[in-house]
This record gives sequence, structure tokens and C-alpha cells, in this order.
Amino acid sequence: MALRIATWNINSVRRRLDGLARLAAEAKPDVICLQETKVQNGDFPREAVEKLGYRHLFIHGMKAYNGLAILSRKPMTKMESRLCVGREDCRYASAIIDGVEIHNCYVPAGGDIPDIKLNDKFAHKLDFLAELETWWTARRAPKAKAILVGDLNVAPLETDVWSHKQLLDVVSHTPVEVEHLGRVTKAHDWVDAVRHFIPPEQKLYSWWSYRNRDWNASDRGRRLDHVWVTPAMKASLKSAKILRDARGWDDASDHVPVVVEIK
DNA sequence: ATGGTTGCACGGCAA
Repeated sequence: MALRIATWNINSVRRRLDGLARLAAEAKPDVICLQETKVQNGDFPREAVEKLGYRHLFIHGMKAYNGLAILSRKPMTKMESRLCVGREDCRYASAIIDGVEIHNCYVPAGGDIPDIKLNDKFAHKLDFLAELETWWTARRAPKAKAILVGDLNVAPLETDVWSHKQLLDVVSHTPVEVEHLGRVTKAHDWVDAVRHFIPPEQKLYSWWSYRNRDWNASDRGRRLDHVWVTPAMKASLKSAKILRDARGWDDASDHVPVVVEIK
């Protein structure tokens, strides 16, 4: 079994079809997990995606916000979506491909103020992470083959942000979020596939704000997009890449794809 | 300290 899997917060699949074609051509993933497709299932650009070779689609979308898709060159079974913290938000989709469970997740961004009393969105984010922890604890199965990918909207390591000190109070890198994400990791003994290859001393980002004059020069990035595998798959990890160049593509998303190869 | 940009859809809201 060999599998190349990409995860990408595409920030509107309809506005990013050229980028999707470029990802397909340059990284040749077998599976592409998208977040923030921002489109209802009926309006999803199925034909364009099928033309790129992804003929097995699981689309889980809604109008204007959120939305996920799993695009695959190989057959998919057991497609499921889940509601998280009681909302119908389209933030979780899973399927089985080549005997591997693929979990595609879009954690709420959490708004601007890192205080659950002042900001409902922040409370929602922490509740969502807590629910993920509970769910993964309940289905603990160390020998299972599973991959969890997505925009988790948390940069856990000091080197996952451009300035640890300056971002301690900024949503995405606050200690309480990092703790919540850490408990999800522990709940299933997830292995961070990207940090497996790129040492934690090295700065590494997958997102750069649109609100910078020159994202590349200022380089104020954060690593919000992740690929995790179960311990059973750790020995099969072959490579991991964050496609930084994609931030400079025409009509770029603010996130770039992360690609992991498994053998 | 503040505002900076983008997408959806056509007025703010979410990121």
C-alpha cells in the first residue's frame, strides 16, 4: 500500500480550481482533503475535480461557510460526516481508502478574543476540541490504521508561529488552545507526521494572513494545518512537505497544502 | 494602538 495524501484549506473551492489543478499536477496526491470549500453540495465543481483524476468524491458542504471534501483517485467506502458540539457546521468528514481511515477536520477558528466569557466563538472552538478528545478516547484503537488531517486552527509548538511571545495572547497559539489540542493528540496517541520529518527546532508554517503587504518578506506565518497518523502507521511514514510556494500562486489561499507520503 | 485582505453574496460576517 502506498498513499500520498494532501490536506488544504482551500478558502472556496470554486475560486481555487487553478490551484487545485496545480496541486494535483505538482504533488500528485492520491487523496486530497479540502477544508473551507464554502459551497453547497449541489454547486460543488464535480466535473472539474473529476477531470483532474479524482473520480471518488465525498462532499460535505453548506452555503458560504465551512465545508469539507475528500477527493480520491482510489475507491472510498464508509463515508461519514459528524455534527460537532450540536451544530450543523460541516466540519468533519471521514472515509476509508485502501483500508485506512481518513478523517478530515476543520476546527473553528475561534474569533479574535481568547476569552470564553467575552467570545462565543472561542468557547465553541474549545468545546469542539473537547468533543474531539472525548470521541477519540472512546474509539481508542492503537493498532488501527487512521490518518487525521485538516485545518486544526491551532499552532501547538513555539516554532509553529513567527513569534511565540507575541502570539501567546493571540487566538491559535494561546496556552489553553494548545492544551486542548494536546489532549486530542493524547486521546489516540496521534503522531505528528510533519514534525516526524522536520525537527521541532525549525520554524514551520502553513498559513500566512492576507493582511500582510508581503507575506513572504514579513513571514509572519503559523502552522495551523496538520497531518496526524496512528502509532501503527508511524513506521510507514515516508515523507512530509508543506508546500510553502503555494502561498505565492496566483489567487492563492491563505493556507498552503500539506502533503504526506505513506508506504 | 490600529488596520491591514479575502470570500460569499451583495450587507456584513467570518477568517
